Amino acid sequence: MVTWRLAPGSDPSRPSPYISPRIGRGRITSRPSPYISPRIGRGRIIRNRKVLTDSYLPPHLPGRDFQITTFDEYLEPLLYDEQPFDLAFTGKTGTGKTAVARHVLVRKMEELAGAPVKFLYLNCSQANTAYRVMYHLNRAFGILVPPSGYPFDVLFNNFKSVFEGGRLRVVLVLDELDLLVKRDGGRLLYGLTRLNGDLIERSSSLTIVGIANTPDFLERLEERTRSSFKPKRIYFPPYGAGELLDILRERAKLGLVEGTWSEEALSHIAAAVARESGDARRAIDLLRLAAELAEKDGSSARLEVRHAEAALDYVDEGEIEIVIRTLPFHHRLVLQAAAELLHRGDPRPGTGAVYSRYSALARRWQMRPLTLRRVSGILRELESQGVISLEMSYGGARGNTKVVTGMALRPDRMLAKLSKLGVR
DNA sequence: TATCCACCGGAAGATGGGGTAT
DNA sequence: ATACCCCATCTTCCGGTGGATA
Repeated sequence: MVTWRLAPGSDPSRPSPYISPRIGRGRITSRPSPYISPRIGRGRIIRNRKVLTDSYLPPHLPGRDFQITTFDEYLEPLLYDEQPFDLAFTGKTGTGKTAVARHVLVRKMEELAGAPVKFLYLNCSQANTAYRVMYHLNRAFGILVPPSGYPFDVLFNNFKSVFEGGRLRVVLVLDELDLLVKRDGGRLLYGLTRLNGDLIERSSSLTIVGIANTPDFLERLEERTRSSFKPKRIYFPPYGAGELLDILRERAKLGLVEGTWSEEALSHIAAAVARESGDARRAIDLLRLAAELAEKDGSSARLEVRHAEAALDYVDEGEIEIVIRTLPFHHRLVLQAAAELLHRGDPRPGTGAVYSRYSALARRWQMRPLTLRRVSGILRELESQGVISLEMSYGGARGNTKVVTGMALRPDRMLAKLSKLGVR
């Protein structure tokens, strides 16, 4: 899974514990987004920077015709004032789920203007508890409630009363729903789906469109939720190289100055990303980064293959430093422990080794060390933030454990950053 | 093929810090 | 001041896990 990249000046015969940011699945790795120049667009090559971000909704969504048509058809009952099915979009990050949802909803809103239909979109990475989702739903209907400290039931009943007031069809899109389910276990989902059954008014209804990265999140719901929430599924496969190329072409056409990019550079990015993940967001980030590198390159006024290559290799130390700086204290100590072990030559320190080193560090700070269970969890958190990379080691009679196989910076650089930030 | 190691990771409960209402 | 609420973080408990080894 992890391919090694040699650190500058290191022994080429030995892999160094230095992961390239394009692997992994962490936050840094999946969205490098390093704005090299603080200028806002209008460079020699970049015409419109906004187009080169994943929040931009393009007019066309290459390769997603089937999903768009299917979603459209599933929403058709709204035209006849009937309740649509619940839906679930599944697929990995950057496969166009959110884009398709927004694309279709925008069209439907125009199509159904004036009808008693309301579309709501909520991202559960921000509203990641049942209470916060309800808080936003209340606000969406103009009901002001405190952001915390209030009984959940009150918020829920507020929301319910919205439907009892008269005819109303609501389509609620819950993006990154798996994050909410992970915490809440589907209790909110259960309540929301049951809501329809409780309504006396048959011309009111709530339809839920859940968007999730993990395909098995439905299976992981608790039993009673699974029996009441039975969505139709729409699957989003990873993009292939051809589709990614179509996406990049369109973004280049809209976001770059005409004639300042080579087709080969786009193909290079598309092929690399298709091989690695099929994540369109990653491809778009790389396009922007490559364009920025090309603008900085004095010897050319064009985005060429070498800029695409450079973008693929780019490590943004500043970005990683920001992540490290915002790490809680014990996370830093765990990271320091792992970095020290790697630096001292242990190529694959396990959880046990990291824990004993960490404990010593914590005691040096006159703090009671967290439990092994917690540190095990912290290692996973560091991994998902792209700071370290982990592998499972199946050691037979010597037991199974996670091992740290690398980090976003060379261990000595990591230690230097940590001590600069005051952990020592 | 049974056992064992050194953890893994889910579940549930404790803790403490934030809030609101009376 | 008191009695509720919400919520993130951490601890405790405990049934796995999978290949090496006896």
